[in-house]
Amino acid sequence: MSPALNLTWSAKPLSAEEAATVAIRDAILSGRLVPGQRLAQAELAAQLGISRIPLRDALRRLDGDLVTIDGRRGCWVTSLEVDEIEELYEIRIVLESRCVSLAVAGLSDTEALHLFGLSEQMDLMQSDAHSGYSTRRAFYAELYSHANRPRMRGLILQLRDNVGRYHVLKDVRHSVDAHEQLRRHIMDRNPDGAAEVVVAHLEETRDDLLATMAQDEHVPTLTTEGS
Amino acid sequence: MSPALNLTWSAKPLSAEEAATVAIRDAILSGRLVPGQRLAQAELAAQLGISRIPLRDALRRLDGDLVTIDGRRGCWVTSLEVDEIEELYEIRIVLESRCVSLAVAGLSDTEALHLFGLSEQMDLMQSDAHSGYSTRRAFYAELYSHANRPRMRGLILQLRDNVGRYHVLKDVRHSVDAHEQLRRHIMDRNPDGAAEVVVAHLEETRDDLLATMAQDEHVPTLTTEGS
DNA sequence: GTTGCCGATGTTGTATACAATATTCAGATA
DNA sequence: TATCTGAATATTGTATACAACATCGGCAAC
Repeated sequence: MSPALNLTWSAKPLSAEEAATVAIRDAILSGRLVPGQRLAQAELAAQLGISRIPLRDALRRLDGDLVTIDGRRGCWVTSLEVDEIEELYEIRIVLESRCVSLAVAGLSDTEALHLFGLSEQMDLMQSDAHSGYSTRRAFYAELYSHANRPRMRGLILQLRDNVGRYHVLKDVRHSVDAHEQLRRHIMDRNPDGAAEVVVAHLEETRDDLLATMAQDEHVPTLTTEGS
Repeated sequence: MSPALNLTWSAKPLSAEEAATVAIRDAILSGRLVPGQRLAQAELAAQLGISRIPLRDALRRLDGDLVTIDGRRGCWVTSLEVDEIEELYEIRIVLESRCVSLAVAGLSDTEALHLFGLSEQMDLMQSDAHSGYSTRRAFYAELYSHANRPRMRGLILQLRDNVGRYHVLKDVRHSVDAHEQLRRHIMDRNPDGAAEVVVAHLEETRDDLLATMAQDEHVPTLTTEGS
């Protein structure tokens, strides 16, 4: 299975572009760069200690996804409207219900047990918003990898990241319940049940997010004094 | 509905990067750049009459889709394996069945008639492989735009382009039949019927393509003389 | 007060030059 | 003959410098 020598380069030299890509992506996903925020090339390049060329390469790579580039007008962290979020969830529901179904159907005993453990461990450890998100992300990435649909999995994770940065860690209760049910369906090798749980969970998460956004919509905006 | 003044800029100045992006994309989709072909930066830049910087930007933008970049090893026109093509069709089936259903359900009378005319016109005019492809692509782009799901539509068109460049214009008969049925479901506002037709058509097209690829697999490869 | 014009400033787009790495091929060695 | 080594070559990655464009401010005219 594995090659005789399976070294994992502890620190393979990343190019400046790759380093910038992961740095920017991580900054956006962790909320340090917020939606709508301007991304000035000179400033970002200076912060990362690189020149503008590899920074531009990184931005182009993130364009259309986490970053929006508008010609010579500059680029910003992509900001999603309510409609777009609803649509992204719709796509996720279609893709993830299929993917989880395929994954659960093909699990071996040891794989199912491994996922069960991962899921329990995930719910037991309480953590901050960011690490909690990445833990859950890792679980679904592992689960979906068993569907043997690499492109679908990549799309799903991309959509998940796109919409996940809008959450504020409020859906813990739902998640724990959903994961409890999902674990059962995993051990029972019940593809349809797992798909139903995932769809329901996504719909709940979506509605939570939309409700939160509707509230924040009514927060008074900052205005200049005296107006 | 439409804005009062709807100017379309006859010739807005494209940046070198944008020009390169459309040029490369078109070359790949038209088959002038074949899957697996190396894309040397200096050579391509010279052909396009631009420097390597905007060319690199264009390649980064196409990376992961029509182009595959592998660090310092260079970049090539993305080559798809049989497994990947099957998966891409599976994703298309899931997304397009939903999208066509939504689109057909929401059509007004004039919109339905317009699409009907477009579809008939498309089947009547016989043309070469490339323009035939782009004509059909335009029809589906128009049809799916009525689903009001811009991201889903974009994904679908992207997947379609990705897999479409492997076809060799052999599915004309299937297409004409499928379009005939699709037209009827459009006029009848039958979302489920339209979805069924699209799924069946995609499956047929996929099987055709896979059969063609299986044949070409057995074509003797070019070898050096005397071997 | 509002609108339009125009220069100052800042930011992005692009070209050139150079550094770092991958590939290739000749030659040596088993 | 096959394999390995290493220098020559070619290609990509990155920094700097400059050009082109967008934005923002003041100023004038209505």
